[in-house]
Amino acid sequence: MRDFSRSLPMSLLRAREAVMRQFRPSLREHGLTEQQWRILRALAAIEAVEVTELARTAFLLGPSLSRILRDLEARNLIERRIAKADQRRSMVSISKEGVKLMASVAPNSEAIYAEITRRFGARKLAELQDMLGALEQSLAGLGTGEEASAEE
Amino acid sequence: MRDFSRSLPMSLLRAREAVMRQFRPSLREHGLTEQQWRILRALAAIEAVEVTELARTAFLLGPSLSRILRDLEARNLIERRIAKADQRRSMVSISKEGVKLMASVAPNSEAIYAEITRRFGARKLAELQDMLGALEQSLAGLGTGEEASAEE
DNA sequence: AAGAAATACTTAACAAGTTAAGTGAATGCG
DNA sequence: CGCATTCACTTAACTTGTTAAGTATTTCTT
Repeated sequence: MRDFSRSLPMSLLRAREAVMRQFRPSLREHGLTEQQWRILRALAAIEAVEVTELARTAFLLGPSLSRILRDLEARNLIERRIAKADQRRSMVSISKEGVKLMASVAPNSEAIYAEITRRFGARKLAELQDMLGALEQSLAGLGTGEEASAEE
Repeated sequence: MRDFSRSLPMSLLRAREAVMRQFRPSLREHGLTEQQWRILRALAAIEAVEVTELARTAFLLGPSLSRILRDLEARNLIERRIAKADQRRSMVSISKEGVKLMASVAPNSEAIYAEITRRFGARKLAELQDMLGALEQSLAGLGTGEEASAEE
């Protein structure tokens, strides 16, 4: 069996950890986890979203998102209101306080991202992202019962 | 602020999830989590290791590893004995039962890896892994107080 | 040799990942 | 209309990630 430390999952895990390690301390100083930060960023770009759609953009599973939204709401960083047309749906948006918090974190965060880009190289970074996207694409639909080889 | 869904951390996260999603169901059938599987694989390649060294190879933090080893030991998949030279250290090894379990999981796991490789392309895969390794390297030591620009 | 510092873990506490089950509201369809 | 089904989300239960604190053992220092 192939040396597992050289397997694709491990390479991806280590690379991501190397990146995230740069951001976590700064986020932590502001009392935010990586996931909470993802949610705020996703919300900042938009007026209001449904929870399911937010889960998709922030790449979180429903149960995780449920918990985090509960906490962010308790901290007054986000707001929720039930959609009038469909009582099942709730629309989430970032609060004024949330925007303020983002503003206080963003500069540092941007600086770190810039430094990573500088170290690795902007061109290589773009190339890497392309490959990661291609990998995702090539695996889309695998294991969902539609991975037929060619004959269907 | 850049569209966060196109940020490097998100790209890495999505790519890794796309890969891991292929493996999880098979592991689950055998009652193993991704992390437990990593540990077994790390142990299979070696006689016995210290916990700290195992944490390094399986890329797990100490506390996670402590818990998982406790559980794997209770399931008789690994064995532990205290190093005679240094009572603080304990040597971990895979048990006979652990080897058996690995043997029952490995074929499926290999097949999945092969399919991923086939879909994405072996050459591209190798290229991607190189880039991931380079990214890791370029970030090594950043944020540890030794990231001086050039003057030291 | 004795106390201080470092080392190798383990425990604790809280946040998040993962799967399954639950709840209430809308839809489909007879 | 009535009722099963689907949908949007939440809860639950268990495992892991993350940081801090704790414990025992060894090494360093003098």
